[in-house]
Amino acid sequence: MTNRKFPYLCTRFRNSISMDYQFAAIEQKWQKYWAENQSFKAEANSNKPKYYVLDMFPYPSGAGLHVGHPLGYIASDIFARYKRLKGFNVLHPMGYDSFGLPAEQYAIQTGQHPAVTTATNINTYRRQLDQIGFSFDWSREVRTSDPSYYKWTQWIFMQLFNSWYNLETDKAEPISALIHKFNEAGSADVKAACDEDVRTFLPTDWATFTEEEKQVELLKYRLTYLKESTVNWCAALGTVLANDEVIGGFSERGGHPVEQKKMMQWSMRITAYADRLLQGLNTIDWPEPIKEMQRNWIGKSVGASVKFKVENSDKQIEVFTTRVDTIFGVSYLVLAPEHEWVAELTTPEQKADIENYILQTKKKSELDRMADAKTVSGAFTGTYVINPVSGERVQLWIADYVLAGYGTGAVMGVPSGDQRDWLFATHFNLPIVQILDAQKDIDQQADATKEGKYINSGFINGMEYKEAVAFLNNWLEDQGVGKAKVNFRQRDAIFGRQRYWGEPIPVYFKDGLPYLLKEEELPLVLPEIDKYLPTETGEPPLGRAEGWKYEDRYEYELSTMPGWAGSSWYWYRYMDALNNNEFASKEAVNYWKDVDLYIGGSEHATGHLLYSRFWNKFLKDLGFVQEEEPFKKLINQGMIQGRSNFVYRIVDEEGKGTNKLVSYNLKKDYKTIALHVDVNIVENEILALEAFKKFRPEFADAEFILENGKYVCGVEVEKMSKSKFNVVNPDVLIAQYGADTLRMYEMFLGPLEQSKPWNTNGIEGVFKFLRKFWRLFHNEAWEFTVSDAEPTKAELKALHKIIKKVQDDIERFSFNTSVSSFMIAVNELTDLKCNKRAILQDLVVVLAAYAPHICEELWSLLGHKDLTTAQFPVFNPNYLIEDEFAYPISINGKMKMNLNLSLALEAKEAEEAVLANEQVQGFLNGATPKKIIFVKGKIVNIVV
RNA sequence: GCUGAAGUGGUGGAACUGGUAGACACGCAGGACUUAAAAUCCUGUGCCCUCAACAGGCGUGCGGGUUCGAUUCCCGCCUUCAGUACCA
Repeated sequence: MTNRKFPYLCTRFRNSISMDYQFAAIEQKWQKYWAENQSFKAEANSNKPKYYVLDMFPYPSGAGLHVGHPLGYIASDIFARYKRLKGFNVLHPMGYDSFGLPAEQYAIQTGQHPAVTTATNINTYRRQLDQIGFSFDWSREVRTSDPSYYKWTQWIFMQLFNSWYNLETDKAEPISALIHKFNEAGSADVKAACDEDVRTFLPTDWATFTEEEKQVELLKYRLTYLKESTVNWCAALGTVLANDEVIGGFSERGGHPVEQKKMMQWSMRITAYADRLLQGLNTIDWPEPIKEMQRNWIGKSVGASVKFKVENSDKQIEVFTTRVDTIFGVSYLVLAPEHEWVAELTTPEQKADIENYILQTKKKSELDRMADAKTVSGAFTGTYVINPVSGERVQLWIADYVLAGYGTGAVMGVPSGDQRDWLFATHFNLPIVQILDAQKDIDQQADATKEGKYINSGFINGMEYKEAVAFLNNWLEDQGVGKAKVNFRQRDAIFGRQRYWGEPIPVYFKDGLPYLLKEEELPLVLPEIDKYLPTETGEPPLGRAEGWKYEDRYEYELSTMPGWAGSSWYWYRYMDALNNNEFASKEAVNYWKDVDLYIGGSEHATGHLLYSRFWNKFLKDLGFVQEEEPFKKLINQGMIQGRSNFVYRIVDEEGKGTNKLVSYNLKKDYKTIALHVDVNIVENEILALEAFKKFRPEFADAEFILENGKYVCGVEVEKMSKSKFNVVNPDVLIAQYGADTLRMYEMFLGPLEQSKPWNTNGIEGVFKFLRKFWRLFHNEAWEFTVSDAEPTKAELKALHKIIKKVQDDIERFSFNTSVSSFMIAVNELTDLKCNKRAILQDLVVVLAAYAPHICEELWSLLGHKDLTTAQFPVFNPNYLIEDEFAYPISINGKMKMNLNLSLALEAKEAEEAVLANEQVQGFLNGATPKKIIFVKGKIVNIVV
């Protein structure tokens, strides 16, 4: 009936219509309405329970959003809208992580100020986000590059600078408390997370220290500190990088080589919080993989440090071991080739060998070194060291399997208990000593067992593992040659970046020492510079800022903060985004407390998510916030990969491309090369030939070898990128199908947490569903018509089934299954020809979180106002109660037939009824049932 | 190597606590409507055997096990993806 009347449906752009589901007009209308009425503004104070739904805010890149970006936002938006309908006061904000490298790189190339680029990109993002119909409270928008925001990032930096970590109270305290301790009792009583080289002094000494000496000493305790340290230097980017920004020896951004370099740098003493960061993981509802990644990153290992005296020298080499009990089995010691004592401890005879080995090591890139893990290599220094427990002298080697950056850069070699040591000892003919009677076949391989009793182990002979460890730790400490120790893999986080487009560090230098600005002088605004490059003398870009001096005299810190600074506290700013006097008011923080649900990608596991937990714990220690952990529940949405399409160009004898293209399944008969083709001109792998000729003008006259009259393209899953022509833009899909369809389709694609390639095939199904839903409310002439008649049992059942299903699905983040259920419900109601207000009204509310625009429109057509303030319908289980059930009857576990039985029947009556059935007897074919299993409301199984 | 996740039709996926495997959708095939195409609607669609129906057999990566009954639990193996890596 609609066919002839609506020829517009021929085109793929279906929105120029008169009466059918006009998604474009509807969506614009309600987006405007929501914006004008501030429909999603969270209440500052409310009797309702609070619920905070947070998305990881985006870096506004120049490329805009592709179809993969909104996946998590759609899920969180559905959740936020659902919680509002369930009576919560929901905070669902959005903002931009707007400091960062790409805008600065662009500025270097074009001279355009990063602030301009950033503002343009933000506008694009905002336009794209608005089109999708998100229920963000934009009145709380934050931008990390905005001075009114980074003022507070700088303020937090100042709090960190003014704090130290007291290990006795296990929390951060003001630096004034430390100064007080120094005044009262000197350094003796102080147990702090601090630098290794702190001085020991009496209160009387402290009193005699000059101001400069005091500041130098205090810097060793501050939670953010300046120190000469080995850093990851990326020459191509002209900046240092944090460990989590370096992947396999290359920069995360851009993939440039990274080298180790000693530099004066700002660091954050995150290691002070290592244990609390680890413990906190047990209290939060996060995906196990993320927790595991953080645990590995923190890398706690419990063991002991032991000092081995160097023969004929005062030096003692400290090693860290997790198996101090195996110390009597030590047959050599190894230093990392980069260890600072290597040259000094090499004998003249071995000098050539060692130097040659170091040279070889340096030549190998980090990647080679990893790939080469199985080759044993090393060199003998010629020096011997003394085993402190046995007095035995063992050789000192260097080898690249020992890493300078972990532990002390030195290890003890116990070949009988460690496979790596075993390989090393075997290769270089070093002794292998059995130390436990339970060790087996140690001539074949190492045996790391902790079972049995010690042998060949001096004073621990006959002991068992636990006893030996405790005894040795005490013994080592008594002798002053070692102690029990906990080692962490995690290092303090380098905080300075030699870049322009970041937060200025609110510090100036006087006599070479760093001092903080006064609080009222914040924000320290990023000055204008002429060029976004380092100065001729190698200073960071801020060195170019003319006349940029504190009190016109003192040099400011020229590094800026890293990308993670602004994102490490932003969820608090949303609580009170316009506050000029505090980062957020006490009342706001006390009310909103923490994030109830956080949705974002797993790529932030060891970066943002760890730093945020660190700053949060710090702010809690100082009493600025309430909760120990910022994000109660975390969900990682899967990555949307690209799905590329290919055409196959036939090449001639010489390998030159011809003008002929062959369809996918016929290409085996030809010599071809694959070419990427724009996925937007391919539908269900069938190429649109005319569009292709336009897409690639060189093929304007191409000839196609078709199969069944069609050109079939090849498919491959790759990263979504412009160069692969596999980017799908949400704007295009919204123009074609509308935002409600896009939202539901993204959810329909599969489980939220699963990574999957984007495939637009199938979006039609969701679009058809929404039209069918729309049609429930309209008659044949597309006039809005609902009936006030009493709903039937079947209609109520369909409704309450979907109420329950959606409730359950949303609570367990299974959005894909509720989309299916909506389709089922609408199919059922269509079959029932239901247009009853009593049913449809509730259905609109149930669907509202997923497809908010169409639902608002129908809600208003039903005569209501503001769906955002509606209440989620209450599920009534009575409507789902059945008195009959079609029991599946199976014989020996194989389903044979269904039989309708009353649900009132108990086992005995049911069995009788089943056996009395003729069809059942037919299946039994004379056999006598041995046993009948009857599970009420589920199944009947006959065992023969 | 280690850690984690996952393997189900032509495709995306469903089956939540051991109880009818393949919901829902795409695609495909056939049909209705149309001068025709598109769109829309209807029917069918895991595989095998059979002209077909009835019926039957097989089937959730592979091999075993527990159970009346296993996609689901247990043991062993294979594959894929992600993270991490000579961590002492």
